[in-house]
Amino acid sequence: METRKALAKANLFSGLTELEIEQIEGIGIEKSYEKGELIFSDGEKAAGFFVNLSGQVKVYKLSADGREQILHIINPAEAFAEAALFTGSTFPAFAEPLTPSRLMYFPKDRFLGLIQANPQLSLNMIAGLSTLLRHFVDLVEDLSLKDVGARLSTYLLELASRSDRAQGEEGVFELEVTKTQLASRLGTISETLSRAFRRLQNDNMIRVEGRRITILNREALKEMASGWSS
Amino acid sequence: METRKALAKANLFSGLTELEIEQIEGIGIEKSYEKGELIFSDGEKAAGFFVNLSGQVKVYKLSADGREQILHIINPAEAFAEAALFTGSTFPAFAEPLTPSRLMYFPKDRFLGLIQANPQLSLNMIAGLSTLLRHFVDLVEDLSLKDVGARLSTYLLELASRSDRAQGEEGVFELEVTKTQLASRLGTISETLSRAFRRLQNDNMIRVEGRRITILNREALKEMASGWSS
DNA sequence: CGCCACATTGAAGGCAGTCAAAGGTGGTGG
DNA sequence: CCACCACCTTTGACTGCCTTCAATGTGGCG
Repeated sequence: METRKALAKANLFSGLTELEIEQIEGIGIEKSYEKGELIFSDGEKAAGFFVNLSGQVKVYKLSADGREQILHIINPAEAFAEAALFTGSTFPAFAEPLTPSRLMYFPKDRFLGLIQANPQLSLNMIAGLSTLLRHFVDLVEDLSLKDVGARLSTYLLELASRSDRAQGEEGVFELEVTKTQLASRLGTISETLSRAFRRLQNDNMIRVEGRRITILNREALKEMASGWSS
Repeated sequence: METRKALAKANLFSGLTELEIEQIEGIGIEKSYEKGELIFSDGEKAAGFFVNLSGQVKVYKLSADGREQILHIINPAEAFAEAALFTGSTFPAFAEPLTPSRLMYFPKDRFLGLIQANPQLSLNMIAGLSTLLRHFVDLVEDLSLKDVGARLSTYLLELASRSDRAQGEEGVFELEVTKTQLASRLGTISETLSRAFRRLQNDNMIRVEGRRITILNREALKEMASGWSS
């Protein structure tokens, strides 16, 4: 079945046998969400976590006056809100699909049973949380210690290296979200991001054609990313 | 022995038997650090992690031009750099004692053996990482969505509730670090923090006497913390 | 007593957010 | 097929919070 295959791709379940994955699928509940529908809210009681089967989900915080900070963009085969299993019992943020999405929901107590019975699953969990932690350290560094130009450069280089690894032309890739969403991910707003793109383009570091980005001068971009200005 | 008692207090080792803790102690190496000595550096090869036995340690990032963002202040019985066991193999930040400190160092490979053999230790690890994750989500929210006044208010309320739980007069407590370090923890600099303290004091929300803080108007402080200004 | 790190205050400048408006783009339904 | 509409993007002018720079104040400790 298709759901099984999607689950098997998740890092969280890597190294598990067919049988174990079948078990895991057994306790999950598949749900579909439309774009803009709310999956969960900041502070809401959390009784489980999710694995993304298809589509794209944003996890974000809101400020008092409505500005949004995206914490994480969840692609297929990735889990989210795993940490809610263990800390308090509320979600720490909002989650909402950016595209129509199919998710698998795992109720807390039934999943905890599986973890206890399955050491490999524990280790995967630890590895996943560690990776996430590293992601947040990077995010804190960006927000606190770099200006918008440096954050954007960092992000573009990261995306470029991921896309180079996958396939395709060196240094040409597509943004995975709209620029407005990207602004929110980088801790700024679309107007400011737009100006940052323009500056990088004027300095011949990149070419921007809609969502398609071409890196023209990787060295200069790296310098910019490391937080150098003047 | 005293080291054993300090280890036993760590959440990471809670629920373990005397024997297991003895085992764990067996693979650890005790080290002492002076104030200002570097424990590890951002990007340095990581072959293990630490538990703080006594003293106070800061974990921080540096910007290109030398500004510092404290990620975490480590108090006794807390572990740090645990995540380095599982992601890549470099430390993601700097660590340095704020006071003379005694640490226990656990080499990676030997500790991984223990985790695999001990399910309770895995679960503790997961719980610890989850808590840390929540901490970073809060930090991101602060840095991105709140101004300095709100961040300071949030921090003071958190500290007050921790100290209330411990003992002593309601709403009276001491800062655990210097104001300069606190500024770095809050993603700002001492001058700006000083002005924020002054504003809160002028508005009769708190009284500041050196490191001693008294909360005078908890409701107003909560309002401020939630990110309301004007 | 005097040093040194920490803390406070003032003045000035800059990065980024806000407000406003216009142009672009994709998708949906007629 | 096209026209409309919602949403995204860009540009300009302005404002404000926070950093920078500079100087003075203060407390602990050798």
